[in-house]
Amino acid sequence: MSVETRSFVEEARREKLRQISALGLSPFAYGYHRTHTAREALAAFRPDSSPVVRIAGRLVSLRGHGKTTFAHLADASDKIQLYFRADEVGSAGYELVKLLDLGDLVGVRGEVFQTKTGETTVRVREVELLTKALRPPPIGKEDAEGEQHGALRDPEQRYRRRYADLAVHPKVREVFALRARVVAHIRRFLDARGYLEVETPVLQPLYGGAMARPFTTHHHTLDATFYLRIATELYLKRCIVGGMERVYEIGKDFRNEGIDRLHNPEFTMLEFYEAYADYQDVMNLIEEMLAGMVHEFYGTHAIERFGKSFDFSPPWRRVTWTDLLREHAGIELRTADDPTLRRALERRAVADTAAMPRTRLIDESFKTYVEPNLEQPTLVTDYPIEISPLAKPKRGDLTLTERFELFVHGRELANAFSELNDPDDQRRRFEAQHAARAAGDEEAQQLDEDYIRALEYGMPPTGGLGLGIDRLVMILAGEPSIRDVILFPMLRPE
RNA sequence: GACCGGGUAGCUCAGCUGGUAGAGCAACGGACUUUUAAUCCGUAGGCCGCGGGUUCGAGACCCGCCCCGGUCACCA
Repeated sequence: MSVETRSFVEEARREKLRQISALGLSPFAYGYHRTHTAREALAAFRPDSSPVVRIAGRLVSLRGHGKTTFAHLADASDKIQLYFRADEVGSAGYELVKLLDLGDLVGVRGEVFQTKTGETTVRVREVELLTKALRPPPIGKEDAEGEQHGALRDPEQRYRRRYADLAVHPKVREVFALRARVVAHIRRFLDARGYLEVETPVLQPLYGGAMARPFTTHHHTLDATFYLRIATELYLKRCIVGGMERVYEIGKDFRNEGIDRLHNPEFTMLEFYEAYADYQDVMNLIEEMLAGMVHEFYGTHAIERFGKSFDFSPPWRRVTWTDLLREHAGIELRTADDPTLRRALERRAVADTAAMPRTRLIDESFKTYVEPNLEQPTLVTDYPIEISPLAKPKRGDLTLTERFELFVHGRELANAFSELNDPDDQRRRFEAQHAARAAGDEEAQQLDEDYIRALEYGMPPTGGLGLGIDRLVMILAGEPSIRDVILFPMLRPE
């Protein structure tokens, strides 16, 4: 908002800013030495003593009563009531109190006591303005039931002004604290098993490791086109070739696709690779990792989310892709021809099937008929080879691959396989992708000669997995939209 | 990209069949030394998303556009 359109509310705050400056006080302090957080101050109360605390935070409520004022101060830990008396903070101090607004950041010193209604409160002896808030926080009033009235609710404003959303909604901050715990847990889990965390390029001359359209950019000095990575896969496997036997990366991938409540163009992916492991080993590992996480966080394997119960107790259901397609769609992959698949898709109102190559028909059939049914943690195994260009053929059935995906709540959370390490086979798979690309599949993978060269040096048998962190957090947090687990989701520029 | 819903005061929202733009909270002034959605009295605050049209008259109706949300499509 420009200066010209500054609202009267903001003008009032700027006027107070001038008055505070006129009192010789700085409206923007350099620091404050706290002795307690709000939570610690609340816990410090004793009926028989009045511990003195210094706390700092944002004013989230303000009730003036003439020569007394009540307020609530919120910091990252909690919120606590403040009680100002003109005769206790001094006339100069109370002048300042009268110029405080909702949203201002203050530091106070005082003793912890309880009011006659029993609320633990800081009886303020000294107050300092730490930062004047020149805009009103979009804060609501909380009634006795904890219900917010008038709080910022417009989703667009919540995402665009996440700082304001976070400032007034502790529950939003909790989601991101959970997200941090998820990532920390993953690191601990993998580190403890001898995995090495690595960082691979975000800017890549070729993109690969997944099916997606990339973001394209340009490096001036090299005068070369680069792509923002769509996956870390091919670089992590180069690390495996180089003898780093267990590696992982947690980082952003970028896919130039639509935005909806399950997709953000940049999102966070965990990928890990382990030499001498196959996809069965990886299944066991991811099961242990996530079941352990859920149990550590919630003390149980079964959690209630979205009005349903999700049970992460191992072992999870393991079922083959073809069995599921037969079970839910009545389709026998081996014998179903393309027209059969098209008819099946059209029955579910899937459009443009005429333009779909067989790989897409296969993929679509599964997505349409099977995926929505996979509520409980399910490991879907043995994907058709046509849609799995980086996975090893399945032992005993070369039409399938040793690949699995983890589904929870009807959504894919992870994708993993026994990694294809035969360079000649890999070249043929890339060439098939290349043909699909020529036939108009914009998401087909590019042929990466250097990756094949790496495989020619010899990649040990390897199991690897990719896990969508955002989607995992959505399930754990019970959030229906990916935007609610990403601090600053992509929006159209203002 | 398609369809549906939405955009009105700082925030949350109402606004009928087209007839002077509203409420609560927040703000400003006043009263109030244990309040807690504080209370009481008073005041101010609007490009009704943008542009065009219909009409004596449009926040409302029509057309176009912008933005957001939801659903679907693509994708993870």
